[in-house]
Amino acid sequence: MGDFFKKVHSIVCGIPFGAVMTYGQIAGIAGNPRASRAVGYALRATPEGVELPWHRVVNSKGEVSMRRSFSGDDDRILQRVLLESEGVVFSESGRIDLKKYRVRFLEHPAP
DNA sequence: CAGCTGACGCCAT
DNA sequence: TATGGCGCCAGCT
Repeated sequence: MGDFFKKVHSIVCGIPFGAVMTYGQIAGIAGNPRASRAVGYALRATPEGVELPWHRVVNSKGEVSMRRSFSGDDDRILQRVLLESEGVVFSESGRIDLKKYRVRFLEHPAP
């Protein structure tokens, strides 16, 4: 487990209840803005014993992750259910309003 | 060391 | 708005 993965886990662990972050956003905070794919890989590599709000990570379009593996739709539905249980509302096309739910840490550049 | 893979992002159409 | 194609980078064989 590399340092990048640990950073990703640490960041995801800090996402507050009812909020979300995007893969690219997490990658940037972890130090590599273009390593968004590695963020997804880091989440997939999370040990089962570790508690991590993985469901609060969505892509740049506000959709839940694809996950075309054999698990298939189950995990996607689970992610949506978990988010809805935190008050996140999905549109009819299965997307959420990032303007409303995405957390901002180092944004709002100083004027 | 050289590929290969993947829970992604961005741009063009 | 929806697809498709290409780029990207960390970890693993």
